Amino acid sequence: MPRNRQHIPRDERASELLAAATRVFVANGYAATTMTDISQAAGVARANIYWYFPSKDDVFAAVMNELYGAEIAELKSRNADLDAYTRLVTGLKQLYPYRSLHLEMHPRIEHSRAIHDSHETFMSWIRGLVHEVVDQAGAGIDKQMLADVIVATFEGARAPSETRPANELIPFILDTVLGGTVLLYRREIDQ
Amino acid sequence: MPRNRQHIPRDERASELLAAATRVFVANGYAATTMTDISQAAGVARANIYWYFPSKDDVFAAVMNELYGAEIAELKSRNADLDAYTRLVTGLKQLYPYRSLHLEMHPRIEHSRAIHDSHETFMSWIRGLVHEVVDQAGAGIDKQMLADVIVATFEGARAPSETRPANELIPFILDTVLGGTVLLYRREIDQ
DNA sequence: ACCTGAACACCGTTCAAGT
DNA sequence: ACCTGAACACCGTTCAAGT
Repeated sequence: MPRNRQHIPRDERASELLAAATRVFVANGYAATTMTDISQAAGVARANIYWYFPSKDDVFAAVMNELYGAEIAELKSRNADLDAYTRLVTGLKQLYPYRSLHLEMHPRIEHSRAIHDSHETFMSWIRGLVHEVVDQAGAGIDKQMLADVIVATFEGARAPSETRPANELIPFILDTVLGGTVLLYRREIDQ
Repeated sequence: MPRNRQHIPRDERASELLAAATRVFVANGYAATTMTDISQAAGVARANIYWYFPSKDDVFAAVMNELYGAEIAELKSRNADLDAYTRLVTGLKQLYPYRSLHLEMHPRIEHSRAIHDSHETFMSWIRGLVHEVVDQAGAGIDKQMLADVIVATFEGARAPSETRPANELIPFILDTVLGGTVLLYRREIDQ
């Protein structure tokens, strides 16, 4: 076993580390996993991670970018023809497995620009979908306020009060507030 | 200066520690304050805190119990004659200064029974108020679902997506969903 | 350029030793 | 019973030394 592996291109090695980190973070969460855990899962020395990532927060941000990026790309291609309401609720359902990792980003956002940016990228995707849906609202309602309510509901669902998941709470809000406009699509999602 | 102070009753000494911890937590948040910070603010050795509290989490829980307990007691006595809607919104406004400390409880809940209990006590107070308000809803709406939406909105407001505070989001939900039933009270709160 | 073991800094917690 | 300084365990990060 060679002491270094410089024949492996940098990007590939970084991807191996990322894959290992993803496994460990998904299994145990952010706070509970140590740099030692990640390095062992990747089969390298703990210090070696710092040649590829500046900090544990940056590893976390890269993991979340990959997880969210893959899901969002898939949702975009697979559902491009569907209406905004269906795309939003399908997305919420699809992303539910990463719920607790998402919540663990919150306390890190103010300490890490990478995590701030990763969170913001994801939230602006959600916000975009929400605005698409909310724009169908009637003249009487404050669309920006409704969008804020939905974003807050998303951030707060299961965090950690034992409410229902976001993909149940948010359709309720939309159905109640927007009324019949949106109810047409319910059948496709509830299967 | 005596090396010990056993002439001071235990409860009083614990209160001094709690007061010092409260100051530091309110000023800098939970994660950013160390046991050293607390001990220095109280003028004792770091290790001494452990004679009164089992852990940092327990100090935090005690601080939150005091903060919330005082606010809730005051709200109950001062607003006993008002309707539930007004009491809820007044409470949300009053508790806003402790927003970030509340959010810092979330990641600790699963690791500390004391924090879990403190959070739960507070949330069930909110939940009670929410149910009082929601019970005015018409026959057509799922009251339990609406209550869950409001609780999720509370937990997610400003956490950390730049939505409006809970005391703006939640009245919007209630006004929109419950309609005129509740609108009567708006003037008293918006002063 | 890449990788490592050892050391460093920090922090929550424990403990033997004081009064 | 109460209080302390020192030590311990753990973890993220740095660094000098290897290939």
